[in-house]
Amino acid sequence: MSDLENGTGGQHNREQTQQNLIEATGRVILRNGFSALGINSIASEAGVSKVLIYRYFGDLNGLLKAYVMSRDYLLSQGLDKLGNSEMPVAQLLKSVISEQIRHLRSNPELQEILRWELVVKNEVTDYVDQIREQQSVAMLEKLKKQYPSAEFDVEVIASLLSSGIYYLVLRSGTTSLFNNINIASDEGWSRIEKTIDSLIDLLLTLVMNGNKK
Amino acid sequence: MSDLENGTGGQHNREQTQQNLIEATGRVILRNGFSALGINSIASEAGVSKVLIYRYFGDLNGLLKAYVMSRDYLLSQGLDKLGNSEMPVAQLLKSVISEQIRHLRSNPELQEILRWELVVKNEVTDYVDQIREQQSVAMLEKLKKQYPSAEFDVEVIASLLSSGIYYLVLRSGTTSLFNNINIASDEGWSRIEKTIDSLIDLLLTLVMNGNKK
DNA sequence: TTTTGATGTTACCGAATAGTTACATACTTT
DNA sequence: AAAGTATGTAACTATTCGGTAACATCAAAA
Repeated sequence: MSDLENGTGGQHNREQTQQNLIEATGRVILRNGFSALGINSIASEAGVSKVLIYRYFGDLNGLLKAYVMSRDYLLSQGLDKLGNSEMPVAQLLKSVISEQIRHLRSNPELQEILRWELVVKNEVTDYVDQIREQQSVAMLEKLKKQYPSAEFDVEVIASLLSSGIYYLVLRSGTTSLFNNINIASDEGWSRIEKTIDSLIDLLLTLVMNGNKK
Repeated sequence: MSDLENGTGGQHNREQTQQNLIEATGRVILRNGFSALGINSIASEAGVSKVLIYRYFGDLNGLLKAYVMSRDYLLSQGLDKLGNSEMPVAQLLKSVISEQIRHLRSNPELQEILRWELVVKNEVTDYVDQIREQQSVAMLEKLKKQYPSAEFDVEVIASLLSSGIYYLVLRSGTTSLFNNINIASDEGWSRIEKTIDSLIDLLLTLVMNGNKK
């Protein structure tokens, strides 16, 4: 009665059905975004009765909660690296940024979640919010402790960079040109990365000099 | 038969009804965003039959097109300033950025349009796209000509700044904290502005030195 | 005055929505 | 084997959606 001792496989398997619904949710989101998301579309995508959504998840929000929690999209992007690594700071920061770009660009479902967060506020988006806020703030704290700067507002600079990346990636879903930059191609993004790298170098040397004085 | 020689005022006035529908569209967008936008909601908001939307605008897209074209939200934000002004460049760029922030933050309808552009691609969003792309590219061209930099990719830096501002403003609609920055308050935004200002100063001095050498 | 065309509303259609009730099937326990 | 329980589906309600057809009202032209 407890967990996995059900051997039928096909039907009459609650866990499997739940998983099926969660993954169907992902597919519908991937196909149409959150706007066209609904009980009916998910149930039909899963090939299952929508009653089961209500029975197992309470309502659509419950299912979305389970869906979001089943994905670890925005977890541990180089958080552990920082502070434990042997790399020089500049290189470390660059790799964190580069990884963030790669991660976001290669995860369309995450992109849809971010779009959703821009439009809707509810308990599910609040949950996602909270996780990312925790993680990025923790990372920034480490950075600030190791490389304090009196002249530059590290939090704001990091936020502007992250936000810029966010927006450009999300925007690349509906257009390919932003200020003549091809945000839909790898070339465009390596151009962006390169520029961010030089910015990091520049700022970092300033911080170093400022600290030495 | 031509234009405005209709004196009844109340009913049976096509132009007035059209304007009524366009402004009702704005109110519905302001209230619920583009997701909840529909023929029925707009017609009911305007207090008018939805048949008139089809008759006068063809379909919802036609009405949205008329709505978007009736707003000049993203026009002439300091485009003319650049190149004609007597201000020093640094100050000029700062004022352009500052104006962009103020403009976007104080126009919730524009924010909704930007959210819409992130989610939907159609002829209307393409139209908005095209306008902004034209304007910002023209502005960047002027800037590049007057202050060419071999070491920095001006377009990318400007795009990252704009995009960052975009994202943070849009994000402030559903949350108030981003990396511990209060993006819902004037204080948070003056903090952001101040940081951008120092960035501009820094980059500009580098460009100057690079050019003198 | 009568006719014509534009402006407007009401009422309807089929499809899709969220949510519920009633019933069927299959497995577990007694 | 029988009873009970968990898993599943089909069918139904009520509402809302976009879209259309039929009808009413008003103003200007013949």
